[in-house]
Amino acid sequence: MNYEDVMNLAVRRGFFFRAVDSYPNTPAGFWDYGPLGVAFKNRYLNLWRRYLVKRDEMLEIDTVQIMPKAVFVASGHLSNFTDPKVECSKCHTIYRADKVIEEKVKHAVPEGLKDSEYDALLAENHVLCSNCKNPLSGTKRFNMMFRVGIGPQEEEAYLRPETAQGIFVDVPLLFKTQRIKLPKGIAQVGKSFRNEIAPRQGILRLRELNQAEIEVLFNPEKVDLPKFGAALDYKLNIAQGDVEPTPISVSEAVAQGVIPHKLIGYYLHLIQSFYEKVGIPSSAIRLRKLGDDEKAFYSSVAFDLEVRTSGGWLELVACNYRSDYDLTRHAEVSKTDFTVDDEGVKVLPHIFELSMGIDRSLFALLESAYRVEGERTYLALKPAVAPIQVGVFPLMGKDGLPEEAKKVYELIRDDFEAAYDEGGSIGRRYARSDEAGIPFCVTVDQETLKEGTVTVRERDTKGQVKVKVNELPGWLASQTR
RNA sequence: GCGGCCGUGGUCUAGUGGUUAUGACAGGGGCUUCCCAAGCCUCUAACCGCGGGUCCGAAUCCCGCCGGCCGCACCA
Repeated sequence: MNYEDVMNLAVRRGFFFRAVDSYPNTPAGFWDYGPLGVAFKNRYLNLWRRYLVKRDEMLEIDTVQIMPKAVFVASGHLSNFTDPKVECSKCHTIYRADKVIEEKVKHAVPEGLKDSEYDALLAENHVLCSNCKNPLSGTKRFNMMFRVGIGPQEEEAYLRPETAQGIFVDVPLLFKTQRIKLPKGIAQVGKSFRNEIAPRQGILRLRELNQAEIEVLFNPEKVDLPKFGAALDYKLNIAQGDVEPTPISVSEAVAQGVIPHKLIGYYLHLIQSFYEKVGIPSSAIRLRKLGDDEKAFYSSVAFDLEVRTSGGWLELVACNYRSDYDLTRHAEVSKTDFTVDDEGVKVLPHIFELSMGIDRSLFALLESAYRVEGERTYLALKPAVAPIQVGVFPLMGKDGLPEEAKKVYELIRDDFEAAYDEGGSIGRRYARSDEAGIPFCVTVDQETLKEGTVTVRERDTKGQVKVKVNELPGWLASQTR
């Protein structure tokens, strides 16, 4: 089992499609969700809302995707989101300007210089391509953000590279209108855009991606609140570096300084337990603590929630302690007051973020659920995230069974994700539903007509139980929660 | 972005210069059967990634582009 097997099934059944496939020469890094994929994403996000947003009484908002240049000047994305690059004139190898100079002069070169300063250093030190010894081009920048022009003047603006900035810039109005008490999570689901140089691995590396982000705003003086006590005994699968995780309780992790304080422990526990809830085995989850050299520029403490896949550990959630970096910068650049009231004291909130990649998470769930047993292929998705929860089949296409099955279908389709199917043999329909990950199939047979019972077939065990038609909605509700 | 390999219906695949381009699976319709992909009939579906070139003739040879995989680089 590997990436290709899973994607093959996902494309065949309509989870994902390559975007704009009908046109030739469509660039890589863009994928569409098919009908089953949309249902899957919706079910997954509903669980995210239930388990994180509602449970922790967060507020969900939905902000714009295009924002003016100034926002990204403040956020640091315009300067930090780019690397200075030079290219060999002959073999076209690309180097980072600072790194290639460092190699030649044997001492550290700052990352934040201007292009002209790098050019001067390159010339002074006669830096050549280390591959073919030919001259290098002048320093150029590649910005990972998509630039757009607003209005007839094409005023400089960008598609957001993360949904977080939309939350940050809304902080003053949120606090004026929502009677917010710290700490408070602000959540958002939406698209982000990153102009990757060479996206590979399909759905795992996208130029247009789906994120579900949570920005927890808190008073840095109050990180020891009673509500965080609920997680103290929870075992976090922490990995200090690229190693197997070692479970450690939140209280121990704080005591040992692995995590800065209880608040962060509490939210790491929420996100880890969310993935356990949606069906990733705990043994396949780790919270990898990032070293200083691999953290984002805005992050002071960072953990990546990663899941073990056939292609190695896959990063699904970036958990960053962004401190007051973002709000300080937005306050400076916008000249707006970003301090908020916390029990009578003015504070500039600190931020801990849980930035989830939705597309990757859905892939990880599919791969984790992918099973092959002989001829049979099925997705052992948990009923709570399965895109279709129940299939309804007449055993045969005669004797009034289709009519009766449609009645059963209509009885449940408003409250459940249900699909009706009368094509082919019953076995074939079971096989089809297995590939779509449908956990329960309801079959209407002669006994339905006589005794008012249906046969419910369970996907993973292939076991069958009889359920009375009038009790079916309640039975399904209890099984698919 | 660099180097190597590759690109035929939704999926897998036959076909390496010559008539309407294989086959299977999947899918649609019909008959029949019915509790785990049965059988029969039938239909749909690829102008062979896109563009250009060589040739009387190109899926097949050449060039460019796009895409995929692997390695390097990149991954805020």
